[in-house]
Amino acid sequence: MNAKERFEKFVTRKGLRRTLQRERVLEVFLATERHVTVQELYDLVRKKHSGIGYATVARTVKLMCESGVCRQVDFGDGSHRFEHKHGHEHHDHLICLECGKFEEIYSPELEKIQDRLVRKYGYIQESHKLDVFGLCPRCSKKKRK
Amino acid sequence: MNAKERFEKFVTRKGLRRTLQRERVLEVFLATERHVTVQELYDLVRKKHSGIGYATVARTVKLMCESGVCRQVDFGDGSHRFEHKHGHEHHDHLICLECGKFEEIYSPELEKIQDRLVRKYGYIQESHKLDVFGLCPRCSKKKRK
DNA sequence: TTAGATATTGATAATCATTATCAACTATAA
DNA sequence: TTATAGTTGATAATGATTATCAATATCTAA
Ligand SMILES: [Mn+2]
Ligand SMILES: [Mn+2]
Ligand SMILES: [Zn+2]
Ligand SMILES: [Zn+2]
Repeated sequence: MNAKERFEKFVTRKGLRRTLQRERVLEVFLATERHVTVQELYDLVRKKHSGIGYATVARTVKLMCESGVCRQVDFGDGSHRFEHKHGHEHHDHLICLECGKFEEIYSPELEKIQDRLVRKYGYIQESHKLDVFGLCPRCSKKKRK
Repeated sequence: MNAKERFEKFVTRKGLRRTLQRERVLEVFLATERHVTVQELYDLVRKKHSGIGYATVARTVKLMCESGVCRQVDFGDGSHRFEHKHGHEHHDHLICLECGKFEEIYSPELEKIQDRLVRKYGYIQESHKLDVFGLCPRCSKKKRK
């Protein structure tokens, strides 16, 4: 099952309707590898399909998140961004405070310890979000000068 | 050095001025142990000092964060909350998706592995934020029924 | 202690993102 | 095909944050 199928299935299962607008928003979202805001996605959508409204894009982003195709990432600068989730391994983020660049990081060991910790508190983990802020190699070199 | 001294020192060092309003906002913030929004802090402040404006509270919160007295916590529900930082050990959060309750968690082991991971990418860590979402013991029991 | 330079304040307006509204339209099942 | 109910796009409403500005307070240097 690819992301498109997953979304369609979700929409149907929820008793919602498959529309051309939703399909187009999804396609444009899947076609970019950036972490986009709603406004940025709206701008991308408008380049190809000028009739689609902002509200529809925002509503579709919400659906894409619920369906598991998409997830929200916030890097602490106040803007809400969205990235692909379906077909992508879980990962956390390492963000440079100086230039804004980021890395997608992952460590099974880290995840394992997290799980243990959560279980110790009697919680059942649904998801988690780890953002590390600091300086990237390039910016830390610059700073040391 | 306590939180108050730290804040005053920060204000002075920055060439800013010590004012009664800033002192009062800080005092009210330090007197609560909750994770408050700006609006909630404003409401608390107004109970004691009716003349202080919303803008002043918001501006002071920003300064408190810069000074290290306070830090922002976002639990993914869109609201920005603030908690004590000075004199408090670093901790992460474990949030119940059902009832909104949360735990403050900490694991030296987890932190150590995080550090190693960050260094592997050549980054210098400044801070990090880990939020785990799931079900608290009570809510997971309810769900199983 | 005083005076002047400059930061601060509180009220309000502006801004920005998100959400609600609603009439026209359309997907879906019968 | 038709009836039902979800969807759309434009726009208004909302809510949070930030900018503006004249009055006021702080701080420093004389
Ligand atoms: Mn990512
Ligand atoms: Mn906390
Ligand atoms: Zn950098
Ligand atoms: Zn709970």
